Amino acid sequence: MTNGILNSHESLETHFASLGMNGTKSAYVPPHLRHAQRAPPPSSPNGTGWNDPRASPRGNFEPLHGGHNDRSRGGAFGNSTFNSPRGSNASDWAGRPSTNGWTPRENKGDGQQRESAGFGSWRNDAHVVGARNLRLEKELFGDATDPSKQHTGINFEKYDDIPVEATGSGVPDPVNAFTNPPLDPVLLENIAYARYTTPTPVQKYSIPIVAANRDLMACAQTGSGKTGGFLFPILSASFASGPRAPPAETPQMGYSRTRKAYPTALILAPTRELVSQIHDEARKFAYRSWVRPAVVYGGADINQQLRQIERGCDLLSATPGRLVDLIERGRISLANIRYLVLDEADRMLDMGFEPQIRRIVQGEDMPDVHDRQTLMFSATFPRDIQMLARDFLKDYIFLSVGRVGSTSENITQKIEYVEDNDKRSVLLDLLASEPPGGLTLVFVETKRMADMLSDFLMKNHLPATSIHGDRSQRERETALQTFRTGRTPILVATAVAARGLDIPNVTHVINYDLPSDIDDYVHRIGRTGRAGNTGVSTAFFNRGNKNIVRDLMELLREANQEVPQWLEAVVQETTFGGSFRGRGRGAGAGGRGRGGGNRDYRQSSGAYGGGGGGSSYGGGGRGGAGGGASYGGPAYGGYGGGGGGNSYGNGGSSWW
DNA sequence: AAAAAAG
Repeated sequence: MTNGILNSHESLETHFASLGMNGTKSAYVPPHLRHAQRAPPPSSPNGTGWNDPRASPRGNFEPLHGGHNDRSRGGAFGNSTFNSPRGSNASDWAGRPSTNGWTPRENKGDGQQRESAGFGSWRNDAHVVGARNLRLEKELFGDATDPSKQHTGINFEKYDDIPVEATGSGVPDPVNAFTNPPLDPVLLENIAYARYTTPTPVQKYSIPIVAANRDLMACAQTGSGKTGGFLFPILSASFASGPRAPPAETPQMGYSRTRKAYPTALILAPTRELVSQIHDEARKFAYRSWVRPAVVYGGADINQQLRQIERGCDLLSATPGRLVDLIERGRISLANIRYLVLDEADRMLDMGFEPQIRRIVQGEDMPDVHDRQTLMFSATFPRDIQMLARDFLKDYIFLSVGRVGSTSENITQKIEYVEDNDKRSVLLDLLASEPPGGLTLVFVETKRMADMLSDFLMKNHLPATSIHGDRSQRERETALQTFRTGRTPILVATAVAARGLDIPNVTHVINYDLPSDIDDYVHRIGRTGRAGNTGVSTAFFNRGNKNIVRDLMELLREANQEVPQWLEAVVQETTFGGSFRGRGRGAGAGGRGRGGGNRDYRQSSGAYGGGGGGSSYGGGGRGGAGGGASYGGPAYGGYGGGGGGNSYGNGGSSWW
């Protein structure tokens, strides 16, 4: 394999790819893997060559996906890595002839120390912290003025007012700051580089809980720092304890030409973009440590991912399908897993994903629930999914920040009555009155609608793009990137963008189509109002959305939002079989048990069955029915808003 | 009924 030629060819293709000029044939190389492979210097000291990214010339193009491209894997070379040997016997399992590129990497002489700066190792039972690498630092953390890496907003301190409840046996006390005990000093430095100053509530609790080797089910509002909530304690413990030698099982020296990766932490999430985002965070906080983060997901070149894994795979972020693929190919083993994280856990355990998760967690070689720590995070956690989650947890602590499934009060929620036929023009009005500088995320229900609507907006000379599951991965990531950078400040999206994505400066979320599940609504609007920033959401509501109206109403009240009077009328009619035709959902129906009941189900007086919580609403409005007429009116002007009377206590449920 | 996730 003559690297020079191949690699220059590859980089050229990658170049075109990034410019969107490529033919249809080449496999898509995700931004964080571009540059990972470059021609080595002619005199490659270890002779491995092909996977040696040193001297990767930063190239002559500015990658389209600026914040994402990952040259780190590159630097990983020439330094110790890949489950670095714990003792002298390490080469028994780590050693491979240098010709195949699998030599356990050691710190090399002065010459290469520079290129490998930014990456640490584990040698002789000690953490060898890598030297600083200013170029990499800038890539990972941006500089203080970079708005695309901005974080905490003006309301950040208000998080302290949000009620937190931790239930379960032996809950450790929360920490109140990022400090050395309990966090590893290297992690503290990285947290400082990222300019995080104070832990969010979920982090204050999750850090000691994970440090106490406990399982965790954490529910925290969107934008309240859940990713740090699991990355901080996992990385901190990993830094201190060092890698773990893989099981002796594999005599794979002879025939199995390839090597298996044995990650010690596995993070699963429901969309590719979210997994990619988590990986980017992991790279920040693993900086200068021995831990090599890796990421795998579908739609991208698998060979590229394989090579990346071979360079180090200690903390793996993955979507389920691609992970299973790699397990089947014998390239990844879960036998070494110490930490299993399900992000957006309720989604990961719902009907669509649950079989895959079950297979990964119970059907492969992952350690038993007692021999690993399992952490689940989401902003929503329906009771039935909590029940299901028990299969994967042991004696866990349930942590809730704010009311489970509720929304941040940093988000101002508006509901407009808009008939389907009027949606387009109302949207244009809305977009026209948008203050400049912000990003607007428009959610629709179907992929087809996403295409149609973004075409419509572009024809109207609005800078829009779209993201959904029928677009190629390249298109998806390009759309996200041009949205992030403000080049296309309008993004039309399906549910693929509903969860987890942290896009600074999204000032407005529009539910052009409302979802039928209130939890989906919660996640969607949670793309704004993050980390103490404020945001606005607008939903287009009409008679097609009656299935969500009760839950929506309840949610608005919980979040102290204004409830339009016409909406209350709709609730009345759906509840009592009025003219808002269609079957109303009976009180407490669906077994979803939202409302007051959606906390740690173990606390709710044993009532497994009935939709417990349903009680809290209903009471509110009977008297206030008032002008039920208005909502039927054309367009959205008619409902004469206000209706301010939303003072029904409700909020008073004891644990809020 | 739709979306997501392997190809």
